[in-house]
Amino acid sequence: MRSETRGAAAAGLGGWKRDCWAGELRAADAGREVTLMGWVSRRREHGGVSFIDLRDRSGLVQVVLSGELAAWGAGLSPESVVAVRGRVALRPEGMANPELPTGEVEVAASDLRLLNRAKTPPIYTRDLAPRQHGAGGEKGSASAGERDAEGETGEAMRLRYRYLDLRRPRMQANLALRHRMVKAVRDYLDARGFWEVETPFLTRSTPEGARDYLVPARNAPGKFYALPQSPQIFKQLLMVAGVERYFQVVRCFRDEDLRADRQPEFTQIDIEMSFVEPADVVRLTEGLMAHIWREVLGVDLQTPFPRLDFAEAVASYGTDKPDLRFGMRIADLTAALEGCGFRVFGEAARRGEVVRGLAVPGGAAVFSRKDLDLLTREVQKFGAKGLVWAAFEPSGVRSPVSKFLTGEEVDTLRRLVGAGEGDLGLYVAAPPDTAAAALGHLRLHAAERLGLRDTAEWCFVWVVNYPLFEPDEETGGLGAKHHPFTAPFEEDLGLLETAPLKVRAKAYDLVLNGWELGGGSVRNHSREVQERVFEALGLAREEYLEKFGFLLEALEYGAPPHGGIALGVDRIAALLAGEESIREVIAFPKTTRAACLLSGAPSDVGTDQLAELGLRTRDRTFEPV
RNA sequence: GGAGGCGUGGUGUAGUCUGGCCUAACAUAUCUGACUGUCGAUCAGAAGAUCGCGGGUUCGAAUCCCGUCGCCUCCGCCA
Repeated sequence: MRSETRGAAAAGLGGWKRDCWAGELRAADAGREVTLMGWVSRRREHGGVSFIDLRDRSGLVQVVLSGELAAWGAGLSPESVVAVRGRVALRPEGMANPELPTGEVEVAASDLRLLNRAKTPPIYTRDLAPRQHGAGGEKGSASAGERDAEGETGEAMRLRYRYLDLRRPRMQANLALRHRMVKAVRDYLDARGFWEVETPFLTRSTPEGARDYLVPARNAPGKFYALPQSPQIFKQLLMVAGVERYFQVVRCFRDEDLRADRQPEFTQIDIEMSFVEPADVVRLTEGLMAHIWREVLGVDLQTPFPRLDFAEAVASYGTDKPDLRFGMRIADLTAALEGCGFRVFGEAARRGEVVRGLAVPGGAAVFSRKDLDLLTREVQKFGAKGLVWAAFEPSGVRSPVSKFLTGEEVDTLRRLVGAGEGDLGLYVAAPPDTAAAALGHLRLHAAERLGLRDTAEWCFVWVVNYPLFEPDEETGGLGAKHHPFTAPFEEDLGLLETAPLKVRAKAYDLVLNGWELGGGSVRNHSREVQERVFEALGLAREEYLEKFGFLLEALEYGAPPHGGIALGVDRIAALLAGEESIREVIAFPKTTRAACLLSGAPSDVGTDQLAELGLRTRDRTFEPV
């Protein structure tokens, strides 16, 4: 029996039914008659016989076309969609391919149906090894046996043809991993009595926080919905509603500038529980992480995770999301060097600055003068004026500032950062925040350079004891460090009006290998305390009543003590997958300018559409592409 | 809002610093032909690029200058 579709560019299934996955065939399947459907991954013609690697989601298997089918199959373009009927057979003696899970077998085709001929793909649909720079021939250096690996297609091109990019095994693996991860989350929380409840996407804009994405309201011209930056208020209302244990895998929207770990729309695991203290949420989250790592990677995590005070994190690591896979702690040398001959250091305290430094193990030999100049430019990005380095070598110290310092002071430089022979000391004198940021960054930079950041270690840490408020440089007043619904420590309540910056928050951030995975807090369940927090933030009474009146009102109708956490799905997935950008674990991500290269969003809309919404554009800065 | 990197056949790169040996090189993909055991097939051949776009300097620009667009990284921002 032969299909009638030979020669046509596309056909329907014609009653054929797929009955197994290409990538799952093994020697034990030999003799089976199978019907496979998938894509032509690769084709090898040998005149009388042709091979095609038939790929579906599960992997690929070699299909042998001989006789009449061989000639016809030779014309199948890569990425064309085909259905194959045939018999699974053990490969002839010596022909097995040990590199392939299906390498012991092949499918001898008896019939083939072209379901859709594919144009030549504009990008590669297979994984490529990074290419050695420079084509081999030019310098004549590549040996004959070496092949040049191709470079990976540029990301812009991959995003433009994302549906082809996602066919690559690496991307399919990422999608599968993310699915398994989210599944593990739902299983874990379901087993502990959590209900997944949906909350509105069309909601109201609230002040503070990030810029909102706005949606014009047709029925109320001139008014707007906002897309949620998080379901924060609604999940608190669910606690008032007696849901007690809520979670949601939910999209959030923030109109801010993007980074490798930030997209304008991102997904959170949003959790809220009633009748809990921080320790309860922390314990639940640790269990959740352990469950994810076990289910997805088969790795057993050590719980509980270590805790680190916010102040200690910033002082020792220069950030509130420290990468603890390596040491290189930051030390303070301000007092020890006060009055020393190098004035930048000696007079730092008088200027209200601090002198801090760290030791890079083995760095004396690794970092050249050029590297050190580069590091100097790095710290300058954070506002530090310069960088002082000292290479502690067997023959003595080598440093541009050693001539200003006594031997004892040089020894202080070495001793306080904990540098040994062969280590490199790096020092910055600057205001405390600047010094922390600069050295924190330097620490990561140096670790990257030494290869300390790509180890497959999972260093979770809770950062706790945050202040409730931080100075807001724009307004000169206070801003919420976490968010304005976070509860203060009870024993600090009296400080709300007198010394607000000293008030500690019942908040906690979860950090993994330098990535902030998420954060949460116990919330204010008393209207009185919540209003005092708003007041401390400098919000006018009319304003917070207008924006948050409905929440305050809800707190008066029997709101239980409650708290929760929000965890970044994209970041967790990226870390699990070993990817450096969350774009690699998002099916259709946006560029750093928040554009979708595949669909062309954002785009123009018609004037009639605008008129219906009561909108008029002021001027046309952007022309349609 | 700011800083830096990148943009060259379909794709990935070299060439740009130091303008003319560039009539733009290499790899891969594509097309044609050969081949019954390949699996990154191989062999032979072919086609394919006004060097992101717009100006300018110059006898001459991929290369220098100005502007602009796009992608990436970072600072600010992201409660």
